[in-house]
Amino acid sequence: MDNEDQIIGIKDVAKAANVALATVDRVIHNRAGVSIKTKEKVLKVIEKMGYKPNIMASNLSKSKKTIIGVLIPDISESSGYWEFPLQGIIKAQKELAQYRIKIKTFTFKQDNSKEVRKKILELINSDIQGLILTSKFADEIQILLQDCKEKERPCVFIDSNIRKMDALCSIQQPLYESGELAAQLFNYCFDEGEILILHLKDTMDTEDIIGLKENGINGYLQEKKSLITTRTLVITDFNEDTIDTVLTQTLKENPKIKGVFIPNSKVAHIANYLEKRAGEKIYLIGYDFFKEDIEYLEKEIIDFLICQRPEEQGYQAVYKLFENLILKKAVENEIIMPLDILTKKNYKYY
Amino acid sequence: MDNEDQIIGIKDVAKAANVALATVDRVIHNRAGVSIKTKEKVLKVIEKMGYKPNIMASNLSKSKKTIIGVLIPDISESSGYWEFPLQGIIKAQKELAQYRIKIKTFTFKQDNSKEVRKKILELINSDIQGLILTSKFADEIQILLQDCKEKERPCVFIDSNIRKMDALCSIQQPLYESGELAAQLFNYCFDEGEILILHLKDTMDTEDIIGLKENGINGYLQEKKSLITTRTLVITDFNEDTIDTVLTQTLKENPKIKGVFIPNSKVAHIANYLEKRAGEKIYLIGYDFFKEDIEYLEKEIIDFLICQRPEEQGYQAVYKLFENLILKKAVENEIIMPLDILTKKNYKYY
DNA sequence: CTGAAAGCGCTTACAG
DNA sequence: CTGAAAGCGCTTACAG
Repeated sequence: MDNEDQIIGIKDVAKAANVALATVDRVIHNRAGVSIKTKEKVLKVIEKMGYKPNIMASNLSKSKKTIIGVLIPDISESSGYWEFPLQGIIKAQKELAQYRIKIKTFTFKQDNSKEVRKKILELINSDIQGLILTSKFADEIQILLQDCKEKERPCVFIDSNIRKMDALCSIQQPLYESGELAAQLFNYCFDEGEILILHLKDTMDTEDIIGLKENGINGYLQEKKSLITTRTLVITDFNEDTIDTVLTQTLKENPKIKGVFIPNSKVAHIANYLEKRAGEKIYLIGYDFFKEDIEYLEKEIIDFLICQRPEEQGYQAVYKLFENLILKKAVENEIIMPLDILTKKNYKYY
Repeated sequence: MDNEDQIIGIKDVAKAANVALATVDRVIHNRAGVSIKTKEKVLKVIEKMGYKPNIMASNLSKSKKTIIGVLIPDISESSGYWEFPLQGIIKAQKELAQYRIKIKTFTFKQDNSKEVRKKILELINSDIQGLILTSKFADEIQILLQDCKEKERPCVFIDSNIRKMDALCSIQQPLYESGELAAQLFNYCFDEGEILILHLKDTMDTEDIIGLKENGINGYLQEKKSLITTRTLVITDFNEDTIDTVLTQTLKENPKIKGVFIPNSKVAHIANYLEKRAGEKIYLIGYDFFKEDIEYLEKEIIDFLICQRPEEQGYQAVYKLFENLILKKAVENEIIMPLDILTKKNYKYY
């Protein structure tokens, strides 16, 4: 099957089909200006000879570079979460520099929807060939998606929670399942008692995300017929004082609480509180891995972190666009990220 | 700093240094036949102009392919473990087919050291430019390493437990730390009792590997001043009957046993036993992820699996050789694999 | 020790 | 609609 050394090129195809190189090139790239007859003839020869284009030669001779747009929140926001996908994007870009891939980043403040719209307009009018973005602004982003569709600019979603039909690829996080996982881990730590699902509001979190995780927790507990119950608490204004007051009260009124679940990356705030608090051990599970969490992992105040390889999401996104735009490969429509579990004893290797 | 569009090539360097293209090429590749004076002049220009070779052009014009040798056990052995690194190797090879990378696989039966030596000889006399191997046959492999050193064939170790000085790169698994991690997980499941460290002997496991994991467990328990103790049991001939007899007796004599730790990938054998056994829940932690484990993860008979991304190890190994041999990049001397934790609730996304 | 020229497998104007 | 030719940035004989 693998015809070994005999690498056959466009020249061989041209000779066999009795046409010029340029014609074969036109057929390969589906460019206009070839008669149906010729096209079919060439395609048949390509098929028969098993011709595979040589990307290196292709890229070497092609003049223009490929520009990928990136639309994400400022890295200074959301505890700096977006720094990681961006790092992954940059890493991939460096690896692919040979292929003349450029990244154009468009960032915005999350609570500033005027700015979001401005950046979207900039993107529409820019010379990008592909786009990486996050799925969290359902409304504003429709125009952009529509525009990309018309211009045939492939889009890749990262940090996505639903499968986008028009996207080239959605890099997804299984939210419900991450809730199940958290519940399973709590269930290893205690047999009965209560899990406090504590929502420290961040502009980026939609109710969807929290809700799915919460459902996952309850789903697991039901499935296991566990004696553990859950209770949800939302804190909007989460400075240290508020947390102190609200949590002290909640824990006092509900002595059955043995675990706290933070469905976003704000877990360090709560760890800070729990550390100072006297009393029985309370198990703590959160999301995402930040420097400020290390101290609490070490002390086992944070017991588990559930992570979704944010860096790899950015990295993969660039590669998927690269495969589509440059290698002209088929790309899977959705990539589901693993649910990584981090503890004191394995975070160092993450 | 990034001189943008102005990509400067060998031609620009040649012109600036007032020499021919071929001379610049000779300098770049450190080939013989250039006077020191010319060489220095060219190097200076390269430095000043910030010349970066274009790998695509380089590869396109170079005629020969790069052959990478792989020395690993038969994939039919060790519960099929080696299938995974091999898959990773093949995946990388396919991705890099454009760079004319070929893989030559040399496999052997693990208990057949005559065959190992034969394959080593074959490797030495082969036309490989680089080598991927595993570090588990310290003795036989010395000759091979020495030979590779002399011929300047870079070696990458996978599934490695020590850092090899002469290797291009060792892809390592933190063994001690994985033991610590297992202990931490057990400690979440129960506060006191005994962990049975059960060693089902496999030809590949050296005492080192098991010992380090065991030390990790004990290290964690001491550090935590835990009330949990450990007990070690070795079963050499592990057919179903032996396991049944030995384990039934051991568990009867040691009713404090609440957890079983399997330091290799044989955990399904024990899960099979524990499933049929009546009595209190016994927590079970093992290594590596195989199809036969799924059933037991689902039933939570196996509680946690510690995995080391075997596929990625093979994949990375090829990429490191690729970077070294073809891209002429510097390669990190050691890569430490993460300790992934798998449970019923996240294995599907692995 | 040094250089001129052909060629790697494509793409891209340009001419017909 | 089709083709001949130059060029992408290197490497590789070959000649001197």
